[in-house]
Amino acid sequence: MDEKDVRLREAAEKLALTLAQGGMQKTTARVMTALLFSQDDTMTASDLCEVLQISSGAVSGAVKQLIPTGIIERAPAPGSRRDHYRFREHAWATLMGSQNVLLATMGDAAAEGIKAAGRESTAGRRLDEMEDFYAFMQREMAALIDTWQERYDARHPSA
Amino acid sequence: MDEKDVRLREAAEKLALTLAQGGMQKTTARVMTALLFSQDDTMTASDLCEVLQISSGAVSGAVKQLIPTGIIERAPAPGSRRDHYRFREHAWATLMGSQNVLLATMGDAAAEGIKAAGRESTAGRRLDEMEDFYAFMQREMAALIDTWQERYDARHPSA
DNA sequence: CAGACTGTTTACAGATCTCTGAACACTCGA
DNA sequence: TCGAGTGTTCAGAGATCTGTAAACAGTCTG
Repeated sequence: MDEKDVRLREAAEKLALTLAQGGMQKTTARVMTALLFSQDDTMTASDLCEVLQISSGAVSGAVKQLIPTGIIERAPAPGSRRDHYRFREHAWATLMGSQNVLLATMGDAAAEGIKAAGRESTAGRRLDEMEDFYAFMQREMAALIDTWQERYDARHPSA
Repeated sequence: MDEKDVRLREAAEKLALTLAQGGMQKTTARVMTALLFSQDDTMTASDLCEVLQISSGAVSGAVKQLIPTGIIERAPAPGSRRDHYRFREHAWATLMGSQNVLLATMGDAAAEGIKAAGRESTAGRRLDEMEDFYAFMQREMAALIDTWQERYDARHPSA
């Protein structure tokens, strides 16, 4: 039983490292993967301090970043005075969905450039393709996530 | 004519700033958007130095990061001893496609965890959803990019 | 209301990153 | 083969980021 936990922790740290490489804050990533790979349904701040060997301030900061993104949430814990955090149901879909604002930003930037240069110029042609691509992606990505959600719900009847 | 260029440069810097916020290297982002919003087809390293007010070393570093991702490329420039850089055709599709390795990494991490914990546990159930999601996304995303490429080519006959 | 228990904020220290400037390497033409 | 013109690398300075420890604030219990 303990053996399994060690392997889970290793997998968690490994993923955290990868995500950190990709621009995510290191501690934020570690907190996220700790909750993701935890065998407990929820963890308290002090649990996270202990497992990750970091201060409470660091946990507070990481949580503050993670909650607005919809990856984790505070879980109601009647009878306990400590905050309990848990990985959110369908967090991945939420996370991927939030990419849409980035896609929109890219599209807007392209539009801005086109407004300045027109479509019939060197920059204009480049930006035209860019605008088209991101508009398409924004539309289709949202649809894709919905599709997955539906299929998943159909396969896993929650009622 | 000069007025337009100023607005283009502003748009470029604005997007670079946004991308930098999102984890991208600041200088790398600036080089990328400079090429993207440029009215010239290609730019030399010294062009980039001048426009962005950075050293040649910084340009070299940024280019070194940008080329492997497929966003920019060295352009053949007969008769010139300087390297000419240009934004790649269909760079966006390439860039989005490279997200697939990230999606695969996420799927692998989930599988790793499942191997350690089994599917019938608290962590196992979370990881099962994660694995399913990323497998789905990896598959469909690739298809999506192909679809766009086909449609775009159909609309813009290159021959 | 006092006191214990948590979570949050903040100044500071340590680490990390990134750019610059200069040395170095390479290529081409005379 | 030399020299000019470019690109690349690297040590070091400067800036940025991040975690800690401690002070602070809020909340529940007795």
